[in-house]
Amino acid sequence: MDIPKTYDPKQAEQHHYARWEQQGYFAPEINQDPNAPAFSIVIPPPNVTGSLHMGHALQHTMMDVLTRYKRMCGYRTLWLPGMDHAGISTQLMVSRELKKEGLTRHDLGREKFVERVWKWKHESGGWITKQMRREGASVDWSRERFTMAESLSRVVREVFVRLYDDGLIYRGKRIVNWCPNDQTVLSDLEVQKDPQQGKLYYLQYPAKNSTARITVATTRPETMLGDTAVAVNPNDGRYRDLAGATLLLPLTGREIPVIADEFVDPEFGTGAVKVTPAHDPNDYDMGVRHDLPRIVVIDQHAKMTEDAGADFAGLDRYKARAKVVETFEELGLLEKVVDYEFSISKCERCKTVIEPLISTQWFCRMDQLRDLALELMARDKKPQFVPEVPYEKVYTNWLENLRDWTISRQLWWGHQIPAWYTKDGDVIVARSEAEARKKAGTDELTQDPDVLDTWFSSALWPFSTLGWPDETNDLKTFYPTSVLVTGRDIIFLWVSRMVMMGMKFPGREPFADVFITGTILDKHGQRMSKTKMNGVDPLEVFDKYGVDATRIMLASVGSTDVRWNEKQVESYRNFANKIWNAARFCLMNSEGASVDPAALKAGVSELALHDRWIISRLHKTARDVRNALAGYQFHEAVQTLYHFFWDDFCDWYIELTKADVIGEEPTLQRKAARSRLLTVLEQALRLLHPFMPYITEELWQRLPGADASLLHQAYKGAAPTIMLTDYPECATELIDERAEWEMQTVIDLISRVRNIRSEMNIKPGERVPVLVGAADERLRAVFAGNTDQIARIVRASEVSVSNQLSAPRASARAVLAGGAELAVPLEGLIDFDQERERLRREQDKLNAEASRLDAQLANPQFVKRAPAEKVNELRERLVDIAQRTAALAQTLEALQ
RNA sequence: GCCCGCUUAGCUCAGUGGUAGAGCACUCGCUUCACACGCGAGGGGUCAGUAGUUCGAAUCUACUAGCGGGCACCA
Repeated sequence: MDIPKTYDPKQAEQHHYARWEQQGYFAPEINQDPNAPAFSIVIPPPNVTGSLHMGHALQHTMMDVLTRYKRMCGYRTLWLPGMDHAGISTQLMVSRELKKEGLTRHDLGREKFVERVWKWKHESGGWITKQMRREGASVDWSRERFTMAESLSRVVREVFVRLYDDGLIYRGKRIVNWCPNDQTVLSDLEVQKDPQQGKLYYLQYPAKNSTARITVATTRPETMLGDTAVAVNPNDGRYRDLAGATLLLPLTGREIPVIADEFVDPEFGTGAVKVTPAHDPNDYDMGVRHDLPRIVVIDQHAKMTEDAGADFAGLDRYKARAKVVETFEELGLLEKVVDYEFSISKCERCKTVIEPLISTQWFCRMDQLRDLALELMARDKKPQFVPEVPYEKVYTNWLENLRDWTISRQLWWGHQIPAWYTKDGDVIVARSEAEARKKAGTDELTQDPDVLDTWFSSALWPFSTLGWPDETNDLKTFYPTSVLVTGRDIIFLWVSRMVMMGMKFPGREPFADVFITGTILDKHGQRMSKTKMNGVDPLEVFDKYGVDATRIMLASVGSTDVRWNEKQVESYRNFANKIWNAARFCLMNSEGASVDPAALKAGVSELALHDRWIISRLHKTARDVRNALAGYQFHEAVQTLYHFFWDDFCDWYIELTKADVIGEEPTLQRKAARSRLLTVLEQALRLLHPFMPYITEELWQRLPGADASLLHQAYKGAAPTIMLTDYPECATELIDERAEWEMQTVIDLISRVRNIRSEMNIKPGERVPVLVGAADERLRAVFAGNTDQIARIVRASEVSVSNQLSAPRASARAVLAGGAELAVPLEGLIDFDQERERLRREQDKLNAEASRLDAQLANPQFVKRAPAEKVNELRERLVDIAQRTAALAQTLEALQ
């Protein structure tokens, strides 16, 4: 058997994925157990334009860990992949391509343009699905979905019609967020508020029939051309006389009223507000309250309209601003301009300043839907957010303050709104044009040109992908899904909307739990972003350290934000190499042996201490990892596995079992020991598999005896693979506290001897005698039973155990738990002063602890109020310290 | 303005009422027959500060400071 000394991730990553996929291991149909419980996750569909970034890698790792784990537990498991059509992004990407050919989408026309987008999608879209294969993601590609596919588009239309029939979707003319660059309306969630250094302009409006003037403060002077009132607070004494007065709006000559409205804050600015109902959301509301006219002075391209007056028509909004200010100054009506910091609304995608415009759009009423989600939380505490703090509150607070959702978009790529207009302007909402014609009784219909917000189809994802509204087997089996794994940035955009739509349509929550992952920041603590160019490409990390090392590092991140630290990946790369070499050792000593799970179950009590110990540790590890995963405590699961594999298995078990497995003679004992070793390794590989699928499969395939008999019974008949074996389970009867205690005393003894060797500068090759004295019979038996092991590991010439230590004066000494003592005779090598000093240091430590314990036990309040168990624990500890200090004192005396 | 989180070893982070943990970095010693991506032994922290609750606080409460996030906003 020729196994390289260093693990080569690329080699292992080459073949397994294709095999897993081809064998159908990722599909739930692989599970032959008709009574298997179901586990399902739908992937947050990445944009069809996207490529893999660290956030994906993080989320996919968590999802894959859960999916592989549940699959190994025998669940009928589905992780459903797919992509989002990403309306604006995709349209822009294809438009940019066209631009290179000197064309715009309008040159092609809608139909040709959409064809072009599909062509782009087939040729270059979905790059991310190839990258996901590299990640090892065990998604069921046979169920891959795309939001623009006909099957999902059908669901979109169905939902739209039902919501419309229920009065939850309506068409209306309202003030909306308009992006002058993308030429579409946006929902409130797609608008970001950026702080901005700007100016506050104080403009004076003269009264009509007096010399009085009223001063208003504004950040947007150009909108004054559309003012239709000035508002003051009804309780503001300064303006009592002017309420109801008429003002002459400068530059236009229009007459506008002074109105009283509670909205106005007398403390801010001058306490008088210009009201522009057509260009400001708050003014719009005021306009509704006071029935003010709306004069549109800015158009969809952010240019001034005819209604802005001949001097301004056609001007860009910022040029108009300058001109308005200039004119006010000439007229002596510009009171002052002050620096002012405020926040400005920008298009999240292109960063263009949003123009609030009045526009006819489609809206989704959220009150009823919101209540469905809030009731679900109040009644069933679903979905269960992990971590619960702060996300549950963030989610419910947002729902409580929810406003209607603008769902139409002025784009071509997306689900065209299933609404048709007759010549007379009647609106027909239907599932298809044919149905619309039937409803309308005419063929002369025009479909609404707008498409739906991309997030509309995303909101339906958990059930649209499973076949709703049909009662498909997938829907019955996998809905509600088990858990949603995602980042906190789309809790509102996506998570909440899925809950509302899930409750409204299938009538059940779309997922039981929501696990919110942390965020990987750059090394300076900044968010990774394309514009900052500070992103770390997961593919490059895969190339450098291997997929498995990257995955287990990402899994260990869990739900907190962490700074990217390549050293961490490197340490898990080293871990992978450790696994590789541990397996290498096992395989080099595997002749005649094979993996045999029964070897770790039957007759365990007859085995040597280190065997009973590792079996106990294995079962505790299985228990702890399962518990950690049940609570989505990924970090803890990783730490448990790392510690078990490296410390328990490699550092101790392999060392202790060497004597058993290395012998030249092919004895039955050697064969049994080798099989045990292989089996412990095999169990450890299974535990690690969800985190590190490639290396575990690569090694598992090489283990003698790793065959179909090891598969979980739900997967009988499948070709052998570690991914379909049983996930190790904790058998309580195999947890052996006694063995763990005994092993710990042996480990402590070995550590003390090593410490002496190191501190006394004993040459590594030099064999020294080790003398152990233990009055306690049980301790003595443990040491006596393991003298060969101890001698081999600490390179002792002999290990002798007696009930009382008698060692030459020139010895290095140490005391152990239970008052046991050990000595390493060092005739001619020992520096007595140094040795006394070493022992005194130890004594000081013990004394310090003893006095702390004494003080605590002397406190009657403690003894009275602390749990008895705790008090006993302290007393026992104190007894142990007393034994040790007594032994130390004797030792020191002997050295005088 | 409202809400929330974080502050633990030089660095990146776990721990969440009962004797401070990991990885990396650091020091010393090792070509010990799986692994130098390794082995062994060490050093290093009044757990941001203050005040409380408690027999006992890194852990709970309040406040303070610094950093970060979300939501809503004032024209």
